[in-house]
Amino acid sequence: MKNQTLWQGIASDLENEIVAGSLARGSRLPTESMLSQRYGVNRHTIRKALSHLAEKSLIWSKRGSGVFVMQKPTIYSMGERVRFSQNLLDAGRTPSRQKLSLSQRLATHEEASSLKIKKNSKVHHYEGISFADDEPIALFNSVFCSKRFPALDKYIEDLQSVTQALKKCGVNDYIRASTYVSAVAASSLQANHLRIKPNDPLLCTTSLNTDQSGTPIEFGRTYFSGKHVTLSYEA
Amino acid sequence: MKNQTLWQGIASDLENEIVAGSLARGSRLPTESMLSQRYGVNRHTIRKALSHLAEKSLIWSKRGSGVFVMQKPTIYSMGERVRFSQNLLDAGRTPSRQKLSLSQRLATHEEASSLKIKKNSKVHHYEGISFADDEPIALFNSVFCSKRFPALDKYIEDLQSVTQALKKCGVNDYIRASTYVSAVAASSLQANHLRIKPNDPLLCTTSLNTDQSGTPIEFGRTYFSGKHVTLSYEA
DNA sequence: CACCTATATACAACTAGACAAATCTTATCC
DNA sequence: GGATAAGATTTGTCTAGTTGTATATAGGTG
Repeated sequence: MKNQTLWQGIASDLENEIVAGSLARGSRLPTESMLSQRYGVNRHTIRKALSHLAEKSLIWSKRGSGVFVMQKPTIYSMGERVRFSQNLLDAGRTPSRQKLSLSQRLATHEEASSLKIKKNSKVHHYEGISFADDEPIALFNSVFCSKRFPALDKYIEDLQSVTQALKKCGVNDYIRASTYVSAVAASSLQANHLRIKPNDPLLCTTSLNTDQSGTPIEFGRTYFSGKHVTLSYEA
Repeated sequence: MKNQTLWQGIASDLENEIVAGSLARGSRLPTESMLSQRYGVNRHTIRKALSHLAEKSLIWSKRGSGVFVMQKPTIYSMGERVRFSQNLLDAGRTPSRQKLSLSQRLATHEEASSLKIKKNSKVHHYEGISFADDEPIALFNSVFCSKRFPALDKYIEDLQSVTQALKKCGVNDYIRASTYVSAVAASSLQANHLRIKPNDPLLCTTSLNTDQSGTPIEFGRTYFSGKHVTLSYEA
């Protein structure tokens, strides 16, 4: 381990502090200025070390705010019944969701044909962020037929859970009928929400949930942060 | 469309919602606080995006009240017969007027010579705001010879329409004899009435209406908000 | 030469917090 | 019911601090 450059030494030093727990998960690092003083180097040298740790997904940074220690990656199970909260509880993580918007609008062509409703029908559009241990792991978009579930938005607002809200509407169970997975690059807005960088890879799942009779209920698109999530399709 | 900054992404996102109709014309946007939560950014970043949309005249804001989606610009037709209400109805908008003042005073030199009446004659002075769909689009000033139309002020007060009031005075038709158009900067008072900012551009029209024999009837000056109105001179 | 390391400086983009000014809401009183 | 006053909301403005990006310079190495 000799002959390493300055930034390599700093990076491994910080990495040790993280894995040892001296820098706790989710906590904020000292500012780049402070670190450059502590190590007696230029700020760019610190940044080189930090960018190396960011490559390894050990930290993430937010402009204007600071640099933070990242949580461990999550494994997300995709099966016949996909339930966000239960999934994360099973993985030993604490689930939570943040609503970004909840409104009614006209269905797009894709949404209408997927839900098998008439074009220009109204749908509930629910958009938000999924968290595991207070770290964002995915952006979700769901649409539901307004005609079939007139008061669904109220229930979602109150219960903060799609599964529970659907139960109030008489849907006791729903089944994942299809899931498409693709990889896309994060936009700057998506990246900001997920605390990653623009153009970082996202897992984009396009899914349709139906009731037991096969009638479409929910059409959704979820963007998982590639750095935080691995999808699992085990039987 | 790559490598755009956060505020640019937010601005285009909101712009899409406006043109798509999800944010209706004239409706209120979520507060800056709510938007900053939805997009996960600081309020200042939201304000930067909003100020960009305001530059493009898509929205306007009022301190203490909120941010609102602007109506589409109004095409105001300038022809031989200029009738405010009919003009707006033809453009598919709902016209209304608000009286600011209605009084008698001595004619200015300019007014007297334009109306071809004696200096120091009395005139009715009618001043107010023109609205399209409850959005102010213009400030108008009109003067009429008091001697020729002794009871015009009563009629205007009752009918809220110059055209109708003149009919009561025996003028069944009047014709736009001349119109001058110039551009001026809004004073703070004008800006407040028109819900724009001081120094925003105004279209100032100075016009003279005559009866069919060519006798001057009304001399007026109207200040159109440049953001809300485009004058049309089509045949 | 080409490339990496490191320093130095400057500016842009974003966050954070505080306060002021205008407006809206609500309770209260008469 | 209407007017008034107090409080909460919302936009406007300001200062300061932090990360991101760009440019320029210099030394060392293959």
